[in-house]
Amino acid sequence: MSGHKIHRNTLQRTVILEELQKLNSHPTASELHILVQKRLPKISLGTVYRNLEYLSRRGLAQKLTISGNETRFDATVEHHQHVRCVQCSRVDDAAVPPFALPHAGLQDVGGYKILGYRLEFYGVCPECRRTGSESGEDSDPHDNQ
Amino acid sequence: MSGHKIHRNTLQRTVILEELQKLNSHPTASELHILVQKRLPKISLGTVYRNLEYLSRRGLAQKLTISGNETRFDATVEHHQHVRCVQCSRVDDAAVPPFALPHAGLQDVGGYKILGYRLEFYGVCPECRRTGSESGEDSDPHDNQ
DNA sequence: CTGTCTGCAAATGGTTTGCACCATA
DNA sequence: TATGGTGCAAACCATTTGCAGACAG
Repeated sequence: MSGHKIHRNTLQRTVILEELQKLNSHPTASELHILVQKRLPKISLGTVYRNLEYLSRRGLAQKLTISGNETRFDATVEHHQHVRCVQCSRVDDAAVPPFALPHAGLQDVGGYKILGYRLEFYGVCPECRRTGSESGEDSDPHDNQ
Repeated sequence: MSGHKIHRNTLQRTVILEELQKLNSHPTASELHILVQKRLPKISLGTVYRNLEYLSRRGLAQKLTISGNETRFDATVEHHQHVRCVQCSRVDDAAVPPFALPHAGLQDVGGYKILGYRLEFYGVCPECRRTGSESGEDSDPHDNQ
């Protein structure tokens, strides 16, 4: 409990943040890696992961961990919502008017100290609606995601 | 697009669902595997995965895919909310009074056809509040989860 | 019998980590 | 120059999959 670590501004770190800020597409680490490689051809995927981790700890980025397989990242730190396409997995910001959460009951849900919440919508994106390809692999049309 | 598959009721499938229904702890596949093994010692983890997948497709179980690493499963199919402990990752049901989502704007968020939403709370569970162990690895107390 | 399901083990795929070298402060 | 950061590759770990034998219908 003595000294604070010194944090260095490396080129990689800067470029990663810059590229993330340019995007509003909530890239996965590896998508971002590909983008960043255009400016820093030798950068490794590991470095991208380490820096995204670093940036979220610093509050400069946000890990989405939206339902799905890969974690997605977002440079917009303010609290906002997302929509995920159940077919192609893309994630967009949800321009949903902020609505009042019942902060009354919120302070103590089942004994938990509530720190926040995340609201995720899921549905079918414009793209996939057009090329409406149904999965239809089974008799039951449930999705249950 | 001709015939429906025949679905068989195997002992494994039955036991997996039964055990899942007994629980309200949102087990991961491997947690459930361990439980089921007490009744079916030879069952494999792969079978548990395959059946959980099957059961969610049939609407008998629900994949939570709550933020975190592992997918968690729930036999309660009705729409309800969850709280996740940011420290120990356990997941509980959130006994939050249902509140009205702005269904007005909901039908078309950014061109998406909205199928539903998921609301997740995060916080610190009673257990972890007591044994309040702070992470404190950095100067910045952000969590950003 | 037929075709689905299981157990097993190997393969995936996203993410993390150990290590030696590099570069920021 | 000290030490945090990087590149590389191997390690991890949850989940998926191929295959041969088992079993429900």
